[in-house]
Amino acid sequence: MNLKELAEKLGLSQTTVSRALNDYPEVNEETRARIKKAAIDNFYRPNTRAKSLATGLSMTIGHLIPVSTKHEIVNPVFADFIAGAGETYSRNGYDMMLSLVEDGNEERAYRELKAKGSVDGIIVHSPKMEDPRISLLAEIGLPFVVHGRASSVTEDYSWLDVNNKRAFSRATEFLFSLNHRRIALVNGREDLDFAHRRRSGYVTAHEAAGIPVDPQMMFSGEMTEVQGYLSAREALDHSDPPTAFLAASMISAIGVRRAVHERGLDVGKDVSIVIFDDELSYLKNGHDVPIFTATRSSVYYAGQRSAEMLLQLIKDPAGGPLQELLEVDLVVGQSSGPAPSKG
Amino acid sequence: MNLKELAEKLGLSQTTVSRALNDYPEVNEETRARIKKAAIDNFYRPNTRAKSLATGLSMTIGHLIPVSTKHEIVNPVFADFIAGAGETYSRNGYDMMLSLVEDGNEERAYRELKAKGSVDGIIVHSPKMEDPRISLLAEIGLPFVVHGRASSVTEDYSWLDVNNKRAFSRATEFLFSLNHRRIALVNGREDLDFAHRRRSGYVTAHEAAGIPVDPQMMFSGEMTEVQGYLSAREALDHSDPPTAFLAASMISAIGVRRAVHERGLDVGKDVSIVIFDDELSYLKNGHDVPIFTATRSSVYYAGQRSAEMLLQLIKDPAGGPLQELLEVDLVVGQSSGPAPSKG
DNA sequence: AACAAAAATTAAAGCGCTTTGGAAGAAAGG
DNA sequence: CCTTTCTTCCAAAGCGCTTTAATTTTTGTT
Repeated sequence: MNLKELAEKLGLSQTTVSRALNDYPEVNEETRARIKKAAIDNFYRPNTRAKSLATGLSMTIGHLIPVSTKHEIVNPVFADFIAGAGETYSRNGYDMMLSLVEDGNEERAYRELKAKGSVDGIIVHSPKMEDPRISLLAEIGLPFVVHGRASSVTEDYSWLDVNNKRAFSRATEFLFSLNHRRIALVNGREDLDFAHRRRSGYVTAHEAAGIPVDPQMMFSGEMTEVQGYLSAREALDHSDPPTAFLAASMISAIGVRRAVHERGLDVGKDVSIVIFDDELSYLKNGHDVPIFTATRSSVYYAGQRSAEMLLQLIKDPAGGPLQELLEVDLVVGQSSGPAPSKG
Repeated sequence: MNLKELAEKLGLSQTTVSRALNDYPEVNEETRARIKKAAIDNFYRPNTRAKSLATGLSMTIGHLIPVSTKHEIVNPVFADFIAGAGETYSRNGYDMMLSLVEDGNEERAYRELKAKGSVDGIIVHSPKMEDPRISLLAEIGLPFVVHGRASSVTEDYSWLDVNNKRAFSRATEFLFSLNHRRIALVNGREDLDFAHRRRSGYVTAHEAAGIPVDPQMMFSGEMTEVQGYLSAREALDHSDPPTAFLAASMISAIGVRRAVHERGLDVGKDVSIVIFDDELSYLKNGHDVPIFTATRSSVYYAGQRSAEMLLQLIKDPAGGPLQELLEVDLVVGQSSGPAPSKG
């Protein structure tokens, strides 16, 4: 059933029917009611493509998720982030388009999206320290919100980020307060901005406490279980092994824990672990007592808020840039305890 | 730059330009070359909405992922599945649309998708035992491929599935061969078809071996770390605890392992764990030696193949239904060993 | 009752593309 | 030289909607 058929059925013009359904004022309330009823009865849904062509709005948000052939890793936080964003979109009548963009192909992909008119806005994932996408999108003129920030970009743009630096400085300070002096950092890829900020939080806390940082205790890489495991193993093999680990994600920490157990050590007693917890739905940090002591921030919520910001920005482009910094909670769980006294 | 502008620039009609770019034969090769060059130079990309309206094809595949307000869990395999599918789509010029559909809202969502003309085909995720979506989609007339199967549906439809039953019967038999007689099953939600089949593999193997199944050793639920942990704890608390666990996913197994460690038991020695491994990119089952003994099947590959099947089906609807059953590998890792002799 | 103003409706153009049905020109055939 | 057949191009219609501008109907005023 399309507009034409519906209009004929009602003995009205397409114009009136269209206006009635889109809540334009210049239509008799009685006719509007009649039209709306008929639309429901006939399960009429305007063709999105036609509507989009007529209005110039695609009512679609694009999520371009970077995949590098080198790593071929799908960041597990996407699932929850997208669930949050998707919830917001469907509440507002927007669709969500997902594209996988290979490293190096980004500029073309973004320009194409604009040229093809397939989206009204974009969420930028996984910004790097110097991310060319930001000035590119500004130039292209497509509304966007960055999930995270790009330290080296000086322009003003819209973003939503977690206070990664503070999260890691707090976590580090917390471990200091438990008398840990040698803390290994199992970080994400440090070309990514969030990991860089976390490291800087870790370093800053050390400096403030007058404790030197040891490059050999700092690891970075794709946040997988295996990376966590290998990093922890290397750290524990050191002649002066750490008494605590700071892990960038639940998943890394699971790898760290595996390495710790392998050594016959106890988590929370011999070795403390503090993590950054994205509150992934399938990887909740325990049910009553947190498994891991953690700085915590919901990536689902971040998805929701980013989406809301983007829709706002599309509605009122002059109202931007919008920026939001989420603070983290520090929750104490079973994985941390006082540093073992030197034996 | 749109078609009209490009045509004017070239001093040709829109018709000719359109035909040249779409490789229709009735255009002089010289002009075609000239047109194609101009298209590239001007970064011309046809507006998808307009194209879609004109052709009646949306060149978009819909992924409707079910979310229940009860669970609010985003299945982590989606990320890898979608990465696989997305790769296929972009190689074939298709877009991917993601929608989150709330439980109970499914019929409306699917009908809407058809009515709005937003997709050419659909991938059905997480089929239940009796899934109304299948006959619904058949009725609606939208090409679709089910990732998994729905046992109670008698009609013929296109699907791609892993041989879940055989995977779990093999895993069970493997544990039997190591002399385990009491094996706890930590399964997914058994209203979902895959979990039901896995259970049936587990049960069948027991029957074939003449070993009774104990309902108290069978757990099911959302495949989270916490569910794995709680199930394992309950199993271990039993007066006659299991010597082995069969876990439905890496993540459940991580929870199981946590419970086992908590008891001071050793995985692979005191307690064996065998898992179903979807080969998630961020949760690889170890780097050299597998962490867990596992039946293994790549969900990324499943995404790729499902997408290929769907595109094939869209191209040639009469060629269906297409069906593909993926077999699993059984890889032996560090988490399994002979059952401890009764002490 | 006559006329202006307001309210309700509609015809038609346009969004950017594809495609049908010609038309013009070149090549081929008689 | 004229007709026929390709080859190459184009004008215009159409996809399903919105929206401008115009028209008809209703209401209000004197």
